[in-house]
Amino acid sequence: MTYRLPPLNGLRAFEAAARHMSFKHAADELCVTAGAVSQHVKALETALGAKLFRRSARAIALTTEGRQYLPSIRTAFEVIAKATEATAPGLRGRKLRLGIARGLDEAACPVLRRLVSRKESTEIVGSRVKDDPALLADGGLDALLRTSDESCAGLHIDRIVMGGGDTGWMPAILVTRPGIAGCRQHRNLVKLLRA
Amino acid sequence: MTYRLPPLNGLRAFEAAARHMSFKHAADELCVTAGAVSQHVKALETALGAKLFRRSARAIALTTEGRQYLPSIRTAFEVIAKATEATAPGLRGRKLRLGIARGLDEAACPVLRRLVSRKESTEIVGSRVKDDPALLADGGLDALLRTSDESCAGLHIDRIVMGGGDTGWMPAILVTRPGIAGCRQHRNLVKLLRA
DNA sequence: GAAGAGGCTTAGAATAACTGATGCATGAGC
DNA sequence: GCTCATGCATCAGTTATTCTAAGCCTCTTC
Repeated sequence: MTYRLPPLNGLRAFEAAARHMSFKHAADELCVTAGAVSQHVKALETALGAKLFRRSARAIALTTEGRQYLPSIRTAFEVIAKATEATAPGLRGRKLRLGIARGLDEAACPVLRRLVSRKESTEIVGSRVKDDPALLADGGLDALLRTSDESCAGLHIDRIVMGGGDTGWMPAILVTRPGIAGCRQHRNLVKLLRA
Repeated sequence: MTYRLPPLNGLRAFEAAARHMSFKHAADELCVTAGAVSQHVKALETALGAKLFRRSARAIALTTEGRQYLPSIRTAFEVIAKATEATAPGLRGRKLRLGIARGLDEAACPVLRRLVSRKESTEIVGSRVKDDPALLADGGLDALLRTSDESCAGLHIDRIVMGGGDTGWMPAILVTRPGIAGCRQHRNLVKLLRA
């Protein structure tokens, strides 16, 4: 038994675009540019030999084929997401422990202050730690926010540009323990930091 | 609603490897090397934070997590494959019309002779044509086997090395109409040619 | 104990993906 | 009815991922 599977990343772009009814918003969710989403969807359409969206200047609409295709794709993703939740340890319900390296200017960034004082989120606990990715390995920490991406082999990395502070934009690196990256709390954390 | 989705191409490698119980056979199915499958599976395991296979020197075995994860992934792929079959035109049951460009030495290659004489497959019809990808655009042909990959913009390309002939190996390019690439008949054709 | 099969690892090469700029079309605001 | 803002498409260039090829190790078979 083999399957005829279209480009899977194109499916992800398609599903997100259909959910938002916008390439731009889908792109935000997927942390890429609208152009990338556009290209993925186009590649998918080419592979299928069918148009999935009707494009007008300021909006997109599903075609008949797109409307017909979408529910199954969504179902498939739900099945995968559910199985992943069940199989991968993730956080098993506990809060995400975020370390904020001493090199970062917490004071300049409201969201960091709120995370440390637990006012930002009920599922993320921030605290100041020394700048050492080894803290992720021995279980004390789930994610570490720092300024450099050195000695992070095997760890998941997100490049963050934090806004909202008085000093304008502050770039940072969020290093995450394998198995945590991608789960709900991690996605929320990234969204909070980028806000 | 957003999903926690692991690397989707890793899932595909995982499913194929579990089905064959072999990285090598999975690699053949996916038209890559075993190393590539190994890397995909490893990346997936890292993302999940769980081992899916137990590796021994001559075989792989599913771990408990892998055994638990597999059925859902398989279900998801079946859903996608079914929806794709239903939505994408594909061949709609007719035979795949393969053109063999005059530049190719049909005589030297048994499989080509058998395809032209309809003895190789009941769902593929081979015939000799002039070497022009435009034949794919105006509907007369589904795929074209030729020696060069020129002027194939927007078309799907497979690099084939045909064996079995008296003259040893013969490299060729299979150019396929969008919407046909990936469907069963196309996969079978590629497999036949590479055999 | 040599040969062979299967999986792992790695560097480097090939490929795919992403970005950022630009252009176009549409609708909103004045 | 201009002008502006928004959103999608496309392109070239860059970046990042993915793949291959080759070597290594272990176990099995003869």
